[in-house]
Order: sequence, then C-alpha cells, then structure tokens
Amino acid sequence: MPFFVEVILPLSLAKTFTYQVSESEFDYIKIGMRVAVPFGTSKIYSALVIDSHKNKPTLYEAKEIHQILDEKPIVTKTQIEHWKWISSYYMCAIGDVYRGAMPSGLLLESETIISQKTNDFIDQSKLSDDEFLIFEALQQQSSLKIADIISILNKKNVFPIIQKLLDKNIIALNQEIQETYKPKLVKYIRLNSKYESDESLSELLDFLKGATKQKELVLQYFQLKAIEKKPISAKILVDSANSTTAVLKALVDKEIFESYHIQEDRVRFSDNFTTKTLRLSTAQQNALNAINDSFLQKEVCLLHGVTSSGKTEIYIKIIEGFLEKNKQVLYLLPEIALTTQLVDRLTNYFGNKVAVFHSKYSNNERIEVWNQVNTDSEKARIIIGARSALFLPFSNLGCIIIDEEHEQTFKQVDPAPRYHARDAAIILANFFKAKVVLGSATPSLETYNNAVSGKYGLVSLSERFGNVMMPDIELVDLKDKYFRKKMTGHFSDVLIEEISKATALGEQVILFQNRRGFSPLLECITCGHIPQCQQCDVSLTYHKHKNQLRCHYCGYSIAKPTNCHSCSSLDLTTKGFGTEQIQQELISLFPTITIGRMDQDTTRGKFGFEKIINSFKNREIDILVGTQMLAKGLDFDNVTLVGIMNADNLLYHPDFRAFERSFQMMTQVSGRSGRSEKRGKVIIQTYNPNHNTIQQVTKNDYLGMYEEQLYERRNFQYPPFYKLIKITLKHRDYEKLKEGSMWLYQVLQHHLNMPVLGPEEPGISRIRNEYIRTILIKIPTNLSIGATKNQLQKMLNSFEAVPQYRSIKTTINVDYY
DNA sequence: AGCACGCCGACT
DNA sequence: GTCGGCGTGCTC
Repeated sequence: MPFFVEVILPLSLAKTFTYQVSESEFDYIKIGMRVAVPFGTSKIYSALVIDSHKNKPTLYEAKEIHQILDEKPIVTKTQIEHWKWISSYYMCAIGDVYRGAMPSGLLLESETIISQKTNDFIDQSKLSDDEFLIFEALQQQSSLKIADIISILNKKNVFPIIQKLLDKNIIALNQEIQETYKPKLVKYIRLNSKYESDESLSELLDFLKGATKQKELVLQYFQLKAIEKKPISAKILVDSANSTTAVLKALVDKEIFESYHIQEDRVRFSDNFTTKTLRLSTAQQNALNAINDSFLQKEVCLLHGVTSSGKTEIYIKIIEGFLEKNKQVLYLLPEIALTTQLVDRLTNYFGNKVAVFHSKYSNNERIEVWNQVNTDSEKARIIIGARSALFLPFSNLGCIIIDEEHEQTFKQVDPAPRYHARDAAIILANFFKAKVVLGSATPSLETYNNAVSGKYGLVSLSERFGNVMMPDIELVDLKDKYFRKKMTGHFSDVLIEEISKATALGEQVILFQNRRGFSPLLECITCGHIPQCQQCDVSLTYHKHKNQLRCHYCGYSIAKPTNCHSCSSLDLTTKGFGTEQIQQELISLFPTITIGRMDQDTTRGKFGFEKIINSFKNREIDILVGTQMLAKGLDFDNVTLVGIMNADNLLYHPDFRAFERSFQMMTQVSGRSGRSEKRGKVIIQTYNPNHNTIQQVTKNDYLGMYEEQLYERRNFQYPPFYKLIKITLKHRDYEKLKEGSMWLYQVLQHHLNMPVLGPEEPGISRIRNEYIRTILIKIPTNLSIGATKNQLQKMLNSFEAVPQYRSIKTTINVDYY
C-alpha cells in the first residue's frame, strides 16, 4: 500500500502538494517536520509536512520525497493553524506564510553542484575557451556551484556551456540541499591526566624550563583553575596569560594540554542578575490589579498610560505572574532598535530566561532561539522581538504583550504575508487561551474603539511615574512669526531662546522634523492653507510634471491654483524641509554646541541607531535632530526641551490617518521631555495653532482626538467602521494597465455592494519600469468580510482568466494601513 | 516563484 | 538557416 504526505512549499503557491513516502518513512514522519522534495524539473525545496495519509492522487503520479530533514517536528500544529488563518484573512498563499514565518536558515533551497565525471583522457583541444576554464577549475576543486561558474566566466547565462560540457560527458550535475545551521563550538583546555599528581607536575615545570612562554601559560592555567573551578576556554586562557594560540598549540602538540569542544548558545546574557524587588507606585499597582481583573472576563486588555507612566514595570509584574504558572511570554516591540533597552531591564529582573528574536539577528542565532522556544526551554520563557517573533513555535504561551500598540510598523507591507502583528497576535493568543496586553500612550483608534465598546478591557494610567509633571506645551504661530520677521531659517525666536536656555544649563534638546516633510504639498506662505480633497478628507499633493494637485485616494485632481483658495494670496510654495537642513541651520545658530542627527541616513548599519542613542544618553550630544524614530519609547532623563519644527507637515498628509498619527507622533515626541523632576517644555511651531489636533496635543486630550476622529472615520467611511482592502496592479505597459485596472474596477464596482474607489494612479506611479494603479475596497463592518473576500477572490480569478490582462500583476493588502 | 516550452525578430 | 527574446502554463 502506498503512503503519502501533504506538504507546504516555500513558494507563493496556494496549494499543498502530495508526495509518496515509504512505510517506514510514513511511520517516522510527524506533522511539522521538514522533508526535502524535488519540485519541477530541477529544484529541491524544504517542504513542511502538514498531513500524512494513504489516498493515492488520481490525477497525477506523486513523486517521492528526497529525504526527511528533522528528527522531531520544528513547527507545531498550532502554528500551522495560525498560518492558515493568516493566509485566509490576509488573502495570500500558505507558502508565503511558511516562507515568511521560518528563519531563512531553516528554509533550504537546493544548489546545483557541478563535478567532474570521469578521469578518462579528455582532449582539451576540443574544448572552447569557456569550457576549458571550467574544466581547469574542476582540476583544482572537486565541485563548483553555479555562482562559482558565473564568476569564473564572468557571464550571466552559463547554462549553455554547462549543457555542452554535459553533452561531452565531462561533468555531472547534482542537487544538494545544505543544512546551513552550525552549532557554535567553544574550545576548552584541560591538563593531560598524566600530569595530575604533584611529582609529575614538578617534572613538567622542569621540562618546560627552557620554554618560558609555555611555562607561563601552564602557570596561568593553574591560577585560573584555582579561581574559577569551571572549565577553562582556550580563548580565556590565552587572553588572560597574554599569550598566543601558537604557544597553546605547542603545548597541545606536546600532549601536556588537551583540547575539547562544548556546544554553546550564541546568544547569552550574563546570569549574575541582582534579584531586584520591584516596587510599583499606587497608580501602577492599581493598573496592574485592574488588568488582572479584566483578564477574568476578557482576553485582551488595553493599557492606556500616558508617556513616562511606567508601563514597563507593570508589564514586568504581569510577566512574572505568567512565569510563575510556567508559561511562555511574548513581548512585541515595533522597532528592533528598542530591544536593547528592554532586554537590559528584563534580564536585570528575570536573568537568563529572556531571549531575543528579530531579523537583524544572524541565521544561526535565530535558529537557536527557534529551537529553544520549540523545546520550551528555560532560557526562552520571555521572548522579546519585532513582529516576526510572532511566528516562533510556542507550545505553552500564556501572554502576549504588545508595546506601542499604535505603531504602524506592526503591519508588514511587503512581501506577503501582509499581516498586522497586533491582530495576528490576538488570533494566536486565542489558540492558547492566552492573554494579550496592548500598551500605548496613544492607542490606535481601532484598539481604543474596541476597548470602549467593551470587546477589550481598558485600564488607564493618567499620571506619570514619580509624580513627574506632564510637559508644558507652547505653541508658536509661524504665520505671525514670519510676518513679524522673527524667524531665523526654520527657527522662531522662542525656540532659539529656549534652546539657548536649556543648553546653558547643560540640559539636552530634541528637535523633531518629520522626514515626510519632503512630500510635496502646496502651501500658502501667508495663511498656511493647504488644499484638501473634497471627498476624502486628505491633503492634495502637488504633481510637478502635470502641474496639478491630486488626491491619492480617489484620484480627484485640480489644476495647480495660482492663488490661495482661502486668502487669495499669490505667495504659494511647495513645502518640505528635512532634518539635514535643520542640522545645518543649528550649526550656524549654535556653533559651539554638539549636534547629532538621527534619521534613516544616519542610522544605517547594525548598530547605527544604538550608537547615536548611546552618545546622546552619555551627553556627548547636546541637541538631537531626528525623524519619527524619536517618537518611539526612548528614555532620556536629561532632556528638558523638545521642539517640533513644523507640525503642519505631519497634519497635512494624504492619509486618512494623518490626524491620528500627528496626534500620536507629537504626543510621543513631547513625552521625551522632562522625564525626571524638572518639568519639561515642548515647543510646537505651526501655521495652525488653532487646529483641533494641535489643541488636543496641547491639552493632552486623547479622548477629544479619539471622538473627533471617530466621527470623521464614520463620515468618510474608514476603519474601524469599514475594513480596507487595497489591490495594487502593476504592468510595464501603461495602456494595458489602465484598461485592465478599469476592467477590474468595473467588475468589483458592479458586483460588490460597497464603496470601491479607483483605479487610482499613486504618487509614485512607476517603479522599476512598472506602472502602478490601485483600487480601494471599503467593506462595511456589518457585512461579512469572509464572504466579500471570497467574492473578491473569484473576481480576481476571472480577471486573471482574461488573456490580455493575465500579465498584470496584482497584490492584495488586507487592512491596508 | 522558477523553469520549460513555444512562437517571432536579428544575426552567422 | 539558428540564437535568443519573453509570453504561457505547470509544478505533486
């Protein structure tokens, strides 16, 4: 009787595939193990087994698997269920989820290995130059990879030459699947047992009389041995004796020392932690109790605590509670750069139970954390990570903490799966009956709405830790300042004065300039008016090449006005200025002060971000100019002044979330100010000091912002009242794309009983020679989302069945942010 | 996603 | 007459 397994391939394919296995393989294979399988003519992939059965496929002959790659499952059944949810909810292939979820080191792809076939005489004169080069290379190394051949020949297409060599029977091809993970082995040194007695020891030292360096090393070994009583690693021995590996090797060769290896974890934190008792303030304790109470009835609880209210301490106490129940805890952060700060705090309290997982870790490091979580190891009870940590093989998850819940970086944009880590985490928690804490000083509207409606618990913390006062926010009216010539570049007199005062006292300053200030908006210099879209409640963007203003959402456009629609002034300008310019101006204003800049240009590289943060923390930098990165939960205790250079750049953004985000950004940046006794100051420069959102920031009025924006969202048909699905179409041929997207739009528009917008030409309408169009579908929450997605999928399928349009690539973004 | 198959233009 | 361009369709 034949035996079969169903597998997922790490490709963007929606189907699972069936392979044949032997009976003994069938008995051995468990769901969640990887198998290497041949796929297509020449590829081997590491597929994941999600089922095994005895039903012979009727329509095709199943191929046999190549080999089994695991001894035990490395993916849990819960994970597979979770992946299925993601693939269905976010409308992507299950293979995409598999590929996105696994550390790349566990997703092996075959590589073609070229080796020499015979040792028979080969008539080299019959080889072409290229063929000879390969032949010659094979004399030196027994095997070559395709990439090697490409570099040897310095050609892109090497397959014809390989084919010729194959025909001439000179080479053979093999597919090899390589395990890339290598355990880290540390070399240790011990004394050969024959020198253990005292008399042989003095003999030894006598023997080494002439070799001073070697004798020193042996003596150092005894010293270390006396203090440490632990195995001594080769590195420590050599370093502490100030010796060299050559000396050590000589001793090993003489059989005085022996070397041996121990496998070690790559990622370790010191285990000498001080068990600090953590005392919560009354407010914190109350919040903690309230969260625990809410967990009795609800799965998810929102902790809405103002900036600097000490949310982390509350998280620590919650984690402690779940650790006592022997549960795993997942702690998600929006930004990798924030992990370092948090890891320090958590290891201080919990010691070596903390593991970190994110994409900047090396392959080997990620696989180790994966394995530790898979075995529910003591070393990985608390996992800190960015959104991808969600995919670890938890078996015993008790709680997920999502800090800075409102951050949009939790939503993956590209590639598929385009999931939102917060929403996917809540689903994951459901599988485990685990609890979720969402934390933020400025919750997303969706989350706050869920909390207010009673779906989630809601706990508020409205005072800052240690009775630190909320910063004093002062508005500067740019219109007035420009009019009265009180501006120096982009700095108002007030801001300059406050900067001088703070720096004179040795205090630090943060200046915030939104990077996106570069997006071209038409702004009136006289009154600050920026033209808005009539239908979408967003700013119009200026398109230079067409000389018009456009809305990115509905495609509405007008010719570029010659005078301001609000005050009729002729002084219109396309606005946008960046951090670099601010830095330049600062240098000329304050030549003696050290100025740092933090944006995407300066934080490149693995530790770029940390380097800037640390030098600011160490007070090597007096003024830090930066972009939104500054808004993300960083603690600086010496900052007393925060300046927001131009709030209007934030506000007038072609995005329905612009006001919500502006509020979040300004509130978060303001929160960096005055984190110790002295009350912090915030200066917001704006053309619109009376704008509702700015007023709400000034008064720290989250609720006011929430209610106003909720009203707008209802009016303009946006989340949380409507679910958004964005379809992106791409093609090299402009006309074909235009026709195709219109075809799809009309079909959707005709069959879906809901708003369908587009097909819109986005601001960046061509990327890598491909034109882009987008269609936005708004699903009212009272309609079935699942049914709509099914309908949508059917229409996309029929779109792909139209011969002219099938070459148009479509991507679907569910819950488009 | 990759890779083979198949049908039309620019070279030996 | 062939090499090679990319449109089309399939992969268990």
